[in-house]
Amino acid sequence: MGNNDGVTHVIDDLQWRDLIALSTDIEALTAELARGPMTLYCGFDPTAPSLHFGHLTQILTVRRLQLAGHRPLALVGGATGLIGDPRETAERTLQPRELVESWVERIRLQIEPLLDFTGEYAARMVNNLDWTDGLSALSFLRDIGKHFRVNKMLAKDAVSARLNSDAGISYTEFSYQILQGMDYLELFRRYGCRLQTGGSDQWGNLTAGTDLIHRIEGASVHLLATPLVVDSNGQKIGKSTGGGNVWLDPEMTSPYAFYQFLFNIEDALVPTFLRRFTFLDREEITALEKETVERPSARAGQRRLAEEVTTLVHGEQETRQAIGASQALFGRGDLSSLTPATLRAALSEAGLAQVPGLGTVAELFRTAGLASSLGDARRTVGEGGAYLNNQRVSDADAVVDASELLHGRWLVLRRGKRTVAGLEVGP
RNA sequence: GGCGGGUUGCCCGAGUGGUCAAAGGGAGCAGACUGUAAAUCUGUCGCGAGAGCUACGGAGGUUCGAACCCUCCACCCGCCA
Repeated sequence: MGNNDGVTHVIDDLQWRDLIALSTDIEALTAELARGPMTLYCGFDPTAPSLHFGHLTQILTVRRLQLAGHRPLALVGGATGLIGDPRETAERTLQPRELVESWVERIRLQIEPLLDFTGEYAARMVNNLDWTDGLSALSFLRDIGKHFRVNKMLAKDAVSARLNSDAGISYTEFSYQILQGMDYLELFRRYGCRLQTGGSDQWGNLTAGTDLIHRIEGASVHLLATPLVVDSNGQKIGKSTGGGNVWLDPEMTSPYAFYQFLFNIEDALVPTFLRRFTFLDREEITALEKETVERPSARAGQRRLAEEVTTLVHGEQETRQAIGASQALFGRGDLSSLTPATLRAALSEAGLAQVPGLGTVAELFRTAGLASSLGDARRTVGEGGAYLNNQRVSDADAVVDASELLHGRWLVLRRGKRTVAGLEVGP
Protein backbone atom coordinates (compact mmCIF):
# COMPACT_ATOMS: atom_id res chain seq x y z
CA MET A 1 0.00 0.00 0.00
CA GLY A 2 2.98 2.29 0.39
CA ASN A 3 3.83 4.55 -2.44
CA ASN A 4 6.95 6.10 -1.00
CA ASP A 5 9.50 3.62 -2.16
CA GLY A 6 11.94 6.37 -2.98
CA VAL A 7 10.23 7.21 -6.22
CA THR A 8 7.82 9.82 -4.95
CA HIS A 9 8.74 12.23 -2.21
CA VAL A 10 6.32 12.11 0.68
CA ILE A 11 5.68 15.84 0.37
CA ASP A 12 4.68 15.38 -3.26
CA ASP A 13 2.33 12.64 -2.17
CA LEU A 14 0.82 14.77 0.56
CA GLN A 15 0.34 17.60 -1.88
CA TRP A 16 -1.31 15.34 -4.41
CA ARG A 17 -3.67 14.19 -1.71
CA ASP A 18 -4.39 17.78 -0.77
CA LEU A 19 -3.15 17.26 2.74
CA ILE A 20 -1.10 20.43 3.04
CA ALA A 21 -3.04 23.59 3.78
CA LEU A 22 -0.31 25.52 5.51
CA SER A 23 3.30 24.91 6.31
CA THR A 24 6.47 26.53 7.44
CA ASP A 25 9.31 26.61 4.88
CA ILE A 26 8.20 23.74 2.69
CA GLU A 27 11.43 23.58 0.69
CA ALA A 28 13.55 23.29 3.79
CA LEU A 29 11.22 20.64 5.14
CA THR A 30 11.27 18.70 1.88
CA ALA A 31 15.06 18.70 1.92
CA GLU A 32 15.24 17.66 5.53
CA LEU A 33 12.80 14.81 5.02
CA ALA A 34 14.89 13.59 2.11
CA ARG A 35 18.04 13.61 4.19
CA GLY A 36 16.93 10.82 6.50
CA PRO A 37 14.52 9.83 9.25
CA MET A 38 12.93 12.78 10.98
CA THR A 39 11.03 12.68 14.25
CA LEU A 40 7.62 14.27 14.06
CA TYR A 41 4.64 14.60 16.34
CA CYS A 42 0.94 15.12 16.27
CA GLY A 43 -1.24 15.68 19.30
CA PHE A 44 -4.74 14.53 20.19
CA ASP A 45 -6.65 15.97 23.11
CA PRO A 46 -8.96 13.74 25.14
CA THR A 47 -12.10 15.85 24.96
CA ALA A 48 -14.35 12.81 24.50
CA PRO A 49 -14.10 9.06 25.09
CA SER A 50 -13.20 8.54 21.46
CA LEU A 51 -11.58 10.23 18.52
CA HIS A 52 -13.94 10.96 15.68
CA PHE A 53 -13.76 10.58 11.94
CA GLY A 54 -12.13 13.96 11.40
CA HIS A 55 -9.11 12.91 13.47
CA LEU A 56 -8.39 10.28 10.89
CA THR A 57 -6.87 12.92 8.65
CA GLN A 58 -4.22 13.54 11.28
CA ILE A 59 -3.53 9.95 12.15
CA LEU A 60 -3.25 8.86 8.55
CA THR A 61 -1.03 11.78 7.65
CA VAL A 62 1.30 10.68 10.40
CA ARG A 63 1.10 7.15 9.06
CA ARG A 64 2.05 8.34 5.59
CA LEU A 65 5.09 10.05 7.04
CA GLN A 66 6.00 6.93 8.95
CA LEU A 67 5.70 4.78 5.84
CA ALA A 68 8.04 7.23 4.18
CA GLY A 69 10.66 6.44 6.79
CA HIS A 70 10.11 8.88 9.62
CA ARG A 71 9.47 8.42 13.30
CA PRO A 72 6.16 9.54 14.75
CA LEU A 73 5.40 10.58 18.27
CA ALA A 74 1.71 10.30 18.99
CA LEU A 75 0.91 12.69 21.77
CA VAL A 76 -2.22 12.21 23.80
CA GLY A 77 -2.90 15.38 25.68
CA GLY A 78 -3.46 14.32 29.25
CA ALA A 79 -2.57 17.87 30.26
CA THR A 80 -4.04 19.94 27.45
CA GLY A 81 -7.21 17.87 27.75
CA LEU A 82 -7.56 19.10 31.32
CA ILE A 83 -7.43 22.70 30.16
CA GLY A 84 -9.30 22.77 26.85
CA ASP A 85 -8.45 24.39 23.56
CA PRO A 86 -10.62 27.52 23.30
CA ARG A 87 -13.51 27.17 20.90
CA GLU A 88 -14.83 30.21 19.13
CA THR A 89 -18.26 29.97 20.70
CA ALA A 90 -18.00 29.39 24.41
CA GLU A 91 -15.96 28.24 27.34
CA ARG A 92 -15.60 24.52 27.81
CA THR A 93 -16.63 22.74 30.96
CA LEU A 94 -13.67 21.34 32.86
CA GLN A 95 -13.78 17.57 33.07
CA PRO A 96 -12.76 15.60 36.15
CA ARG A 97 -9.20 14.35 36.07
CA GLU A 98 -10.15 10.68 36.37
CA LEU A 99 -12.47 11.02 33.41
CA VAL A 100 -9.81 12.63 31.24
CA GLU A 101 -7.36 9.91 32.29
CA SER A 102 -9.80 7.25 31.16
CA TRP A 103 -10.24 9.02 27.85
CA VAL A 104 -6.47 9.19 27.39
CA GLU A 105 -6.32 5.43 27.70
CA ARG A 106 -9.13 4.83 25.28
CA ILE A 107 -7.67 7.16 22.71
CA ARG A 108 -4.27 5.53 23.00
CA LEU A 109 -5.85 2.21 22.15
CA GLN A 110 -7.47 3.74 19.10
CA ILE A 111 -4.28 5.20 17.75
CA GLU A 112 -2.13 2.14 18.36
CA PRO A 113 -3.42 -0.05 15.53
CA LEU A 114 -3.04 2.74 13.03
CA LEU A 115 0.66 3.29 13.49
CA ASP A 116 3.60 0.90 13.67
CA PHE A 117 5.20 0.77 17.09
CA THR A 118 7.96 -1.64 16.11
CA GLY A 119 11.00 -1.58 13.89
CA GLU A 120 13.38 1.05 12.72
CA TYR A 121 10.79 3.80 12.46
CA ALA A 122 8.80 2.78 15.49
CA ALA A 123 6.21 5.21 16.70
CA ARG A 124 6.10 6.20 20.32
CA MET A 125 3.21 7.28 22.49
CA VAL A 126 3.73 10.31 24.71
CA ASN A 127 1.57 12.20 27.17
CA ASN A 128 2.12 15.86 27.92
CA LEU A 129 0.96 15.36 31.48
CA ASP A 130 4.42 13.85 32.05
CA TRP A 131 6.14 17.21 31.76
CA THR A 132 3.45 19.54 32.98
CA ASP A 133 1.84 17.89 35.99
CA GLY A 134 4.81 18.53 38.24
CA LEU A 135 5.64 21.93 36.83
CA SER A 136 5.39 24.70 39.38
CA ALA A 137 3.47 27.85 38.64
CA LEU A 138 6.61 29.88 39.18
CA SER A 139 8.75 27.93 36.75
CA PHE A 140 5.92 28.01 34.27
CA LEU A 141 5.76 31.78 34.47
CA ARG A 142 9.52 32.38 34.58
CA ASP A 143 10.79 29.77 32.15
CA ILE A 144 7.96 29.60 29.68
CA GLY A 145 5.56 32.49 30.13
CA LYS A 146 8.31 35.04 29.67
CA HIS A 147 8.69 33.91 26.06
CA PHE A 148 5.09 34.51 25.13
CA ARG A 149 3.86 37.93 24.08
CA VAL A 150 0.28 38.53 25.03
CA ASN A 151 -0.49 40.66 22.00
CA LYS A 152 0.50 37.74 19.79
CA MET A 153 -1.57 35.34 21.84
CA LEU A 154 -4.56 37.61 21.45
CA ALA A 155 -4.28 37.46 17.70
CA LYS A 156 -5.12 33.77 17.57
CA ASP A 157 -8.49 33.25 15.87
CA ALA A 158 -10.31 31.43 18.62
CA VAL A 159 -9.00 33.82 21.25
CA SER A 160 -9.91 36.98 19.40
CA ALA A 161 -13.32 35.56 18.51
CA ARG A 162 -13.95 34.90 22.16
CA LEU A 163 -12.76 38.33 23.21
CA ASN A 164 -15.15 39.88 20.73
CA SER A 165 -18.06 37.70 21.79
CA ASP A 166 -20.06 38.06 24.96
CA ALA A 167 -18.78 34.72 26.14
CA GLY A 168 -15.35 36.01 27.03
CA ILE A 169 -12.51 33.67 27.81
CA SER A 170 -10.97 32.37 31.01
CA TYR A 171 -7.30 32.67 31.81
CA THR A 172 -7.25 28.87 31.79
CA GLU A 173 -8.23 28.53 28.16
CA PHE A 174 -6.22 31.54 27.18
CA SER A 175 -3.16 29.67 28.42
CA TYR A 176 -3.83 26.64 26.26
CA GLN A 177 -1.52 27.68 23.45
CA ILE A 178 1.37 27.98 25.89
CA LEU A 179 0.90 24.39 26.94
CA GLN A 180 0.88 23.21 23.37
CA GLY A 181 3.95 25.28 22.64
CA MET A 182 5.71 23.61 25.54
CA ASP A 183 4.89 20.22 24.11
CA TYR A 184 6.80 20.87 20.94
CA LEU A 185 9.74 22.29 22.90
CA GLU A 186 9.76 19.28 25.17
CA LEU A 187 9.61 16.80 22.31
CA PHE A 188 12.32 18.71 20.49
CA ARG A 189 14.55 18.41 23.53
CA ARG A 190 13.73 14.81 24.39
CA TYR A 191 13.52 13.25 20.97
CA GLY A 192 14.88 15.80 18.56
CA CYS A 193 11.41 16.23 17.13
CA ARG A 194 11.52 18.73 14.29
CA LEU A 195 8.08 18.51 12.68
CA GLN A 196 4.59 18.93 14.05
CA THR A 197 1.47 18.16 12.07
CA GLY A 198 -2.07 19.17 12.85
CA GLY A 199 -5.26 20.60 11.45
CA SER A 200 -5.18 24.03 9.89
CA ASP A 201 -7.58 25.25 12.55
CA GLN A 202 -4.74 24.56 14.96
CA TRP A 203 -2.30 26.85 13.22
CA GLY A 204 -2.09 29.31 16.09
CA ASN A 205 -1.30 26.51 18.51
CA LEU A 206 1.20 24.96 16.14
CA THR A 207 3.17 28.17 15.70
CA ALA A 208 3.25 28.66 19.46
CA GLY A 209 5.66 25.71 19.50
CA THR A 210 7.91 26.76 16.66
CA ASP A 211 8.17 30.27 18.07
CA LEU A 212 9.05 28.97 21.51
CA ILE A 213 11.73 26.66 20.17
CA HIS A 214 13.15 29.46 18.12
CA ARG A 215 13.35 31.78 21.11
CA ILE A 216 14.74 29.31 23.61
CA GLU A 217 16.76 26.93 21.48
CA GLY A 218 17.49 29.11 18.49
CA ALA A 219 16.37 26.29 16.18
CA SER A 220 14.01 26.43 13.23
CA VAL A 221 11.62 23.52 13.24
CA HIS A 222 8.73 22.67 10.95
CA LEU A 223 4.99 22.55 10.74
CA LEU A 224 2.51 20.98 8.37
CA ALA A 225 -1.19 21.74 8.66
CA THR A 226 -3.85 19.73 6.88
CA PRO A 227 -6.95 21.38 5.45
CA LEU A 228 -10.33 20.80 7.02
CA VAL A 229 -12.76 18.81 4.91
CA VAL A 230 -16.17 20.35 4.48
CA ASP A 231 -19.21 19.10 2.59
CA SER A 232 -21.08 21.01 -0.05
CA ASN A 233 -22.78 23.07 2.65
CA GLY A 234 -19.52 24.06 4.22
CA GLN A 235 -20.23 21.81 7.16
CA LYS A 236 -17.39 20.01 8.82
CA ILE A 237 -17.50 16.36 7.96
CA GLY A 238 -17.83 13.67 10.56
CA LYS A 239 -21.54 14.06 10.93
CA SER A 240 -23.29 10.80 10.23
CA THR A 241 -26.61 10.54 8.50
CA GLY A 242 -28.07 10.15 11.95
CA GLY A 243 -26.94 13.61 12.83
CA GLY A 244 -24.34 12.64 15.37
CA ASN A 245 -20.58 12.38 15.25
CA VAL A 246 -18.92 9.50 13.54
CA TRP A 247 -16.67 8.03 16.21
CA LEU A 248 -13.78 5.65 15.78
CA ASP A 249 -14.84 3.66 18.83
CA PRO A 250 -16.93 0.70 17.62
CA GLU A 251 -19.08 0.91 20.74
CA MET A 252 -20.04 4.48 19.91
CA THR A 253 -20.32 4.14 16.13
CA SER A 254 -20.68 0.57 14.97
CA PRO A 255 -18.50 -0.61 12.09
CA TYR A 256 -21.71 -0.95 10.10
CA ALA A 257 -22.67 2.68 10.77
CA PHE A 258 -19.12 3.74 10.00
CA TYR A 259 -19.23 1.87 6.71
CA GLN A 260 -22.63 3.32 5.87
CA PHE A 261 -21.42 6.82 6.62
CA LEU A 262 -18.69 6.46 4.01
CA PHE A 263 -20.91 4.62 1.58
CA ASN A 264 -23.27 7.59 1.62
CA ILE A 265 -20.70 10.31 1.08
CA GLU A 266 -21.85 12.75 -1.56
CA ASP A 267 -20.26 12.30 -4.99
CA ALA A 268 -18.45 15.60 -4.82
CA LEU A 269 -16.43 14.43 -1.84
CA VAL A 270 -15.36 11.10 -3.27
CA PRO A 271 -12.06 12.34 -4.73
CA THR A 272 -11.15 14.17 -1.55
CA PHE A 273 -11.96 11.22 0.63
CA LEU A 274 -10.21 8.65 -1.50
CA ARG A 275 -7.05 10.70 -1.54
CA ARG A 276 -7.13 11.67 2.06
CA PHE A 277 -8.34 8.55 3.81
CA THR A 278 -7.06 5.66 1.74
CA PHE A 279 -3.64 4.33 0.83
CA LEU A 280 -4.68 3.41 -2.68
CA ASP A 281 -2.21 4.56 -5.30
CA ARG A 282 -2.75 7.36 -7.76
CA GLU A 283 -3.79 5.22 -10.71
CA GLU A 284 -6.41 3.45 -8.73
CA ILE A 285 -7.81 6.61 -7.22
CA THR A 286 -7.86 8.37 -10.56
CA ALA A 287 -9.76 5.45 -12.06
CA LEU A 288 -12.31 5.49 -9.26
CA GLU A 289 -12.76 9.22 -9.65
CA LYS A 290 -13.42 8.75 -13.33
CA GLU A 291 -15.85 5.97 -12.61
CA THR A 292 -17.71 8.16 -10.13
CA VAL A 293 -18.16 10.85 -12.74
CA GLU A 294 -19.20 8.48 -15.49
CA ARG A 295 -21.44 6.13 -13.57
CA PRO A 296 -22.29 7.85 -10.30
CA SER A 297 -25.17 5.56 -9.45
CA ALA A 298 -22.83 2.58 -9.28
CA ARG A 299 -21.09 4.26 -6.34
CA ALA A 300 -17.83 2.56 -7.12
CA GLY A 301 -15.90 5.30 -5.35
CA GLN A 302 -17.99 5.27 -2.21
CA ARG A 303 -17.99 1.49 -2.12
CA ARG A 304 -14.24 1.21 -2.29
CA LEU A 305 -13.73 4.11 0.05
CA ALA A 306 -16.02 2.60 2.67
CA GLU A 307 -14.32 -0.76 2.38
CA GLU A 308 -10.80 0.63 2.63
CA VAL A 309 -11.34 3.00 5.49
CA THR A 310 -13.51 0.65 7.54
CA THR A 311 -10.79 -1.94 7.16
CA LEU A 312 -8.16 0.49 8.37
CA VAL A 313 -10.12 1.44 11.44
CA HIS A 314 -12.05 -1.72 12.33
CA GLY A 315 -10.20 -4.50 10.56
CA GLU A 316 -11.08 -6.94 7.83
CA GLN A 317 -13.52 -9.07 9.69
CA GLU A 318 -15.69 -6.23 10.90
CA THR A 319 -15.63 -4.76 7.43
CA ARG A 320 -16.78 -8.01 5.86
CA GLN A 321 -19.65 -8.09 8.31
CA ALA A 322 -20.58 -4.50 7.58
CA ILE A 323 -20.58 -5.17 3.86
CA GLY A 324 -22.61 -8.33 4.34
CA ALA A 325 -25.17 -6.53 6.45
CA SER A 326 -25.41 -3.71 3.95
CA GLN A 327 -26.00 -6.13 1.11
CA ALA A 328 -28.59 -8.10 3.04
CA LEU A 329 -30.55 -5.09 4.20
CA PHE A 330 -30.34 -3.01 1.06
CA GLY A 331 -30.18 -5.75 -1.51
CA ARG A 332 -32.85 -6.37 -4.09
CA GLY A 333 -33.89 -9.65 -2.63
CA ASP A 334 -36.78 -10.38 -0.34
CA LEU A 335 -35.80 -10.24 3.31
CA SER A 336 -37.52 -13.53 3.94
CA SER A 337 -35.13 -15.20 1.54
CA LEU A 338 -32.21 -14.46 3.84
CA THR A 339 -31.08 -17.33 5.99
CA PRO A 340 -31.57 -16.96 9.74
CA ALA A 341 -27.82 -16.66 10.24
CA THR A 342 -27.45 -13.96 7.61
CA LEU A 343 -30.40 -12.04 8.90
CA ARG A 344 -29.28 -12.16 12.48
CA ALA A 345 -25.78 -11.11 11.54
CA ALA A 346 -27.06 -8.23 9.45
CA LEU A 347 -29.40 -6.98 12.13
CA SER A 348 -26.73 -7.30 14.79
CA GLU A 349 -24.60 -4.96 12.74
CA ALA A 350 -27.40 -2.51 12.12
CA GLY A 351 -28.55 -2.59 15.71
CA LEU A 352 -30.68 -5.28 17.22
CA ALA A 353 -32.92 -4.84 20.25
CA GLN A 354 -34.64 -7.61 22.16
CA VAL A 355 -38.32 -7.44 22.96
CA PRO A 356 -40.37 -9.97 24.90
CA GLY A 357 -43.41 -9.64 22.67
CA LEU A 358 -45.01 -7.75 19.85
CA GLY A 359 -46.77 -4.41 20.13
CA THR A 360 -47.96 -1.60 17.97
CA VAL A 361 -45.87 -0.29 15.12
CA ALA A 362 -45.16 2.91 17.01
CA GLU A 363 -44.02 1.04 20.10
CA LEU A 364 -41.73 -1.19 18.10
CA PHE A 365 -40.14 1.76 16.34
CA ARG A 366 -39.43 3.43 19.62
CA THR A 367 -38.05 0.25 21.14
CA ALA A 368 -35.79 -0.28 18.16
CA GLY A 369 -34.38 3.20 18.64
CA LEU A 370 -35.70 4.49 15.35
CA ALA A 371 -38.03 6.97 17.03
CA SER A 372 -37.37 9.04 20.11
CA SER A 373 -40.96 8.86 21.35
CA LEU A 374 -44.29 7.38 20.38
CA GLY A 375 -45.24 10.74 18.92
CA ASP A 376 -42.11 10.75 16.82
CA ALA A 377 -42.92 7.25 15.65
CA ARG A 378 -46.48 8.19 14.69
CA ARG A 379 -45.25 11.23 12.88
CA THR A 380 -42.82 9.14 10.90
CA VAL A 381 -45.52 6.67 9.96
CA GLY A 382 -47.78 9.55 8.97
CA GLU A 383 -45.05 10.95 6.77
CA GLY A 384 -44.76 7.65 5.00
CA GLY A 385 -41.25 7.08 6.26
CA ALA A 386 -41.74 3.90 8.26
CA TYR A 387 -41.15 0.44 6.89
CA LEU A 388 -41.65 -2.98 8.37
CA ASN A 389 -39.76 -5.72 6.55
CA ASN A 390 -39.34 -3.33 3.62
CA GLN A 391 -43.10 -2.69 3.39
CA ARG A 392 -44.27 0.81 4.07
CA VAL A 393 -46.66 0.90 7.03
CA SER A 394 -49.54 3.30 7.29
CA ASP A 395 -51.10 2.62 10.69
CA ALA A 396 -48.90 3.45 13.64
CA ASP A 397 -51.31 1.96 16.13
CA ALA A 398 -51.80 -1.36 14.40
CA VAL A 399 -50.56 -4.28 16.43
CA VAL A 400 -47.97 -6.18 14.48
CA ASP A 401 -49.02 -9.73 13.80
CA ALA A 402 -46.79 -12.65 14.62
CA SER A 403 -47.01 -13.73 11.00
CA GLU A 404 -44.79 -10.77 10.15
CA LEU A 405 -41.87 -12.28 12.01
CA LEU A 406 -39.06 -13.41 9.78
CA HIS A 407 -38.03 -16.93 10.68
CA GLY A 408 -40.44 -16.61 13.59
CA ARG A 409 -38.14 -14.21 15.44
CA TRP A 410 -37.05 -11.07 13.70
CA LEU A 411 -38.46 -7.83 12.37
CA VAL A 412 -36.60 -5.43 10.13
CA LEU A 413 -37.62 -1.85 10.82
CA ARG A 414 -36.55 1.02 8.65
CA ARG A 415 -36.99 4.73 8.97
CA GLY A 416 -36.56 6.71 5.81
CA LYS A 417 -34.35 5.33 3.13
CA ARG A 418 -31.37 4.24 5.04
CA THR A 419 -31.82 3.90 8.77
CA VAL A 420 -32.41 0.30 9.66
CA ALA A 421 -32.74 -1.48 12.98
CA GLY A 422 -33.83 -4.95 13.96
CA LEU A 423 -35.94 -6.43 16.67
CA GLU A 424 -35.62 -9.92 18.03
CA VAL A 425 -38.90 -10.99 19.50
CA GLY A 426 -39.30 -13.64 22.10
CA PRO A 427 -37.96 -14.74 25.44
C1' G B 1 -15.86 46.17 45.57
C1' G B 2 -19.25 49.87 42.56
C1' C B 3 -22.46 50.72 38.33
C1' G B 4 -24.79 48.85 34.01
C1' G B 5 -26.24 44.69 30.67
C1' G B 6 -27.37 39.56 30.13
C1' U B 7 -29.03 33.97 31.00
C1' U B 8 -35.16 31.49 26.01
C1' G B 9 -36.17 24.96 22.96
C1' C B 10 -30.12 20.94 19.61
C1' C B 11 -27.68 25.96 18.06
C1' C B 12 -28.48 31.20 16.87
C1' G B 13 -32.32 34.46 18.07
C1' A B 14 -37.40 37.28 18.74
C1' G B 15 -40.72 37.86 22.63
C1' U B 16 -41.42 42.10 28.03
C1' G B 17 -48.70 40.16 32.03
C1' G B 18 -53.40 36.53 28.84
C1' U B 19 -54.33 35.34 21.71
C1' C B 20 -46.87 31.73 23.91
C1' A B 21 -45.24 25.12 23.62
C1' A B 22 -43.08 30.43 22.62
C1' A B 23 -41.77 34.42 15.77
C1' G B 24 -37.61 33.74 12.42
C1' G B 25 -33.15 31.22 10.82
C1' G B 26 -29.87 26.98 11.00
C1' A B 27 -29.28 21.91 12.08
C1' G B 28 -32.15 17.38 12.43
C1' C B 29 -36.16 14.10 10.66
C1' A B 30 -39.67 12.55 6.67
C1' G B 31 -41.83 12.85 1.58
C1' A B 32 -41.29 13.95 -3.84
C1' C B 33 -37.21 13.63 -7.67
C1' U B 34 -32.85 10.29 -7.87
C1' G B 35 -28.57 6.46 -6.95
C1' U B 36 -29.12 4.12 0.47
C1' A B 37 -25.83 10.85 -3.49
C1' A B 38 -26.01 16.52 -4.16
C1' A B 39 -29.26 20.50 -5.30
C1' U B 40 -34.41 21.82 -5.17
C1' C B 41 -39.46 21.81 -3.45
C1' U B 42 -42.92 20.21 0.51
C1' G B 43 -44.03 18.69 5.34
C1' U B 44 -42.30 18.14 10.25
C1' C B 45 -39.60 19.34 14.51
C1' G B 46 -41.11 19.13 23.96
C1' C B 47 -44.03 14.61 26.22
C1' G B 48 -48.92 12.64 25.79
C1' A B 49 -54.20 9.21 21.57
C1' G B 50 -56.53 13.12 24.31
C1' A B 51 -57.82 16.03 28.45
C1' G B 52 -53.52 17.71 29.86
C1' C B 53 -48.42 17.83 31.59
C1' U B 54 -43.48 19.72 31.68
C1' A B 55 -40.57 24.04 29.74
C1' C B 56 -38.03 30.17 28.85
C1' G B 57 -30.59 29.99 34.54
C1' G B 58 -32.23 28.37 40.15
C1' A B 59 -35.52 29.23 44.45
C1' G B 60 -39.50 31.98 46.31
C1' G B 61 -43.39 35.84 45.66
C1' U B 62 -47.29 39.30 43.37
C1' U B 63 -51.60 38.21 40.16
C1' C B 64 -57.72 35.20 38.23
C1' G B 65 -53.34 34.52 35.01
C1' A B 66 -45.99 35.27 34.37
C1' A B 67 -40.88 33.62 29.63
C1' C B 68 -42.57 38.58 30.60
C1' C B 69 -43.51 42.15 37.29
C1' C B 70 -40.90 41.74 42.43
C1' U B 71 -37.09 39.41 45.92
C1' C B 72 -32.94 36.45 46.76
C1' C B 73 -29.16 33.13 44.63
C1' A B 74 -25.81 31.33 40.69
C1' C B 75 -23.20 32.20 36.35
C1' C B 76 -21.63 35.37 32.17
C1' C B 77 -20.40 40.25 29.76
C1' G B 78 -18.91 45.55 29.85
C1' C B 79 -17.12 49.96 32.25
C1' C B 80 -14.94 51.85 36.73
C1' A B 81 -11.77 50.61 41.17
